[in-house]
Amino acid sequence: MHRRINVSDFDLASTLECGQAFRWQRATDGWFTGIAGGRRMRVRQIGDTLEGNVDPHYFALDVPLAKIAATFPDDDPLRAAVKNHWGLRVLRQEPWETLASFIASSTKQIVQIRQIVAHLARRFGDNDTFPTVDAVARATHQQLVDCKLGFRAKYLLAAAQAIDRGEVRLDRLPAMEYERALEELTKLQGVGEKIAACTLLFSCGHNEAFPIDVWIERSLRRLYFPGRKVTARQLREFTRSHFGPYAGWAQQYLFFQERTRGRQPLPDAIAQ
DNA sequence: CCCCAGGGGTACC
DNA sequence: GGTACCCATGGG
Repeated sequence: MHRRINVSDFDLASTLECGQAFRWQRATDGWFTGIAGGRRMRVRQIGDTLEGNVDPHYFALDVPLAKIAATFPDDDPLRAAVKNHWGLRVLRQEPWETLASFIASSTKQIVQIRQIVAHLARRFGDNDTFPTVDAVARATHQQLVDCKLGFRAKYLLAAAQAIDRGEVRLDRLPAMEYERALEELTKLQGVGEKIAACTLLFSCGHNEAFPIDVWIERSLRRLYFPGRKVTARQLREFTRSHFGPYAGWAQQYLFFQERTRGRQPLPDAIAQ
């Protein structure tokens, strides 16, 4: 259903290009097309107007971004990142799609992750939607390898089968305590703390999750501990105590800031 | 804590 | 048309 809605404190391009979702593409005319939650979407933003078949829940338009930002620590690095990418929101994605995509993401760069997910959708999905748990659980290992999953194929297959059998219940993750949910997900082979944190932040409403990958680790060391030796464990402790109840949102701003550092700011929808 | 496998796209020569 | 580089996880 095509519509226009008025939005505030929202930036479509930052939200879709910050690395949290893998199925969106920006056309030269400023429209984004993507497939999420089992359906195709086409969306663009002009000023405070969001146009297209917009799903407000998916884009977390009901979330009061200013109140979230008010919970952030008032430090220079985060203030700069928030200023540069204001309007970036953590999407509400599907847990299975998110978990599977991040299992596929292990030691891959974003371009390759997008390709793997596209292969999976084309081969096992309905009309290029992300394949169901069931569809992946019934795939063969070789079929998944053919989707360029490499050594991750066995992890994705085992995860799909464990979820299909009810051994791991993704639907229970949102209501669990964060630490408990983390334990549950990391039972899966190929799912460590980072991938579990991504899944819990991007699809289960655990806003305190702070995924640490090499980009965010570089960012933290450079911005918060310049010239000091800190272990990975100290960094993890720091993120848990420093960033507050919406640490994951802070992480997205810092992450996107690090990824776009030294580049021209992305052109906004109206400019392109 | 360290070291290593791993694998396809990408940047650079 | 080489070749180094990137990188989460598990296992040693």
